[in-house]
Amino acid sequence: MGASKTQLFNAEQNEIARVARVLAHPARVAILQYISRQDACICSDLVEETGLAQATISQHLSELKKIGLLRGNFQGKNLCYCIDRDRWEALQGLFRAFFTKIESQCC
Amino acid sequence: MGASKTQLFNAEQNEIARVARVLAHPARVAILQYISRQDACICSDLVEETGLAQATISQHLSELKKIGLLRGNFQGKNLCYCIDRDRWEALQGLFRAFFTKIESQCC
DNA sequence: ATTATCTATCGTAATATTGCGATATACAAA
DNA sequence: TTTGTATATCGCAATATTACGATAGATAAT
Repeated sequence: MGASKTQLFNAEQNEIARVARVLAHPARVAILQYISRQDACICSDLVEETGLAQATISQHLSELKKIGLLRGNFQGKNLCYCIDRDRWEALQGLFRAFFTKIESQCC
Repeated sequence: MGASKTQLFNAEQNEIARVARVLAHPARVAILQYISRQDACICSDLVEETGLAQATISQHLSELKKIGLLRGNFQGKNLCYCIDRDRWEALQGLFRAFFTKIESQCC
């Protein structure tokens, strides 16, 4: 089929999977790390930094935006992205809870 | 192209992405949670539990095995899976470090 | 040995992801 | 207004993922 049968799983399971999917590409991991180091970034920086094409970087940024991880602010003529702290902490909490719950009951 | 350009990224970035990819499906999240609750599981339990076909569950279990998360032991006539605690803690540490590092420098 | 039961693998179809060139859009500077 | 620069989106091709039926392999019970 190719499409995940999300209706078989609960909201938490789908949410974890949805977030993990966004982190499931090294370019997006690298983008988050770069933004964190720079405290903000523009798309053209990432093109140089990663070696991917501008269209590709834009697509990856779009994935990060879709789950609310990035806020884009205008700064001069460039869009300037930074990480949404609240959202980031929420996602972190989601994963931490998942990890902890499993670990505490693991064989 | 369709294939990730992993050579553009460092080992940590690729490893995080590799693990996240395994968590990026609600069935695999559910499987980990179920094993944790039961302290072990057999494939046929998961077929009932999730509503996915046996072949599909077997494939998901295989993904989890591939990153070393599952140990399968024979127990009577059934294979019995449980989570590899060391590996699980290592993965948890990988994510915890990633999350913490980014949060501490976020704008 | 035969049967029943459980899991892995094969083959295949449907869909999703990744990547990039080309192009459209938006803004700033000249 | 025109030009330059930066980002988003479209269209396409290559590859990966998801799902399942069919089947093979492996073990336990009869």
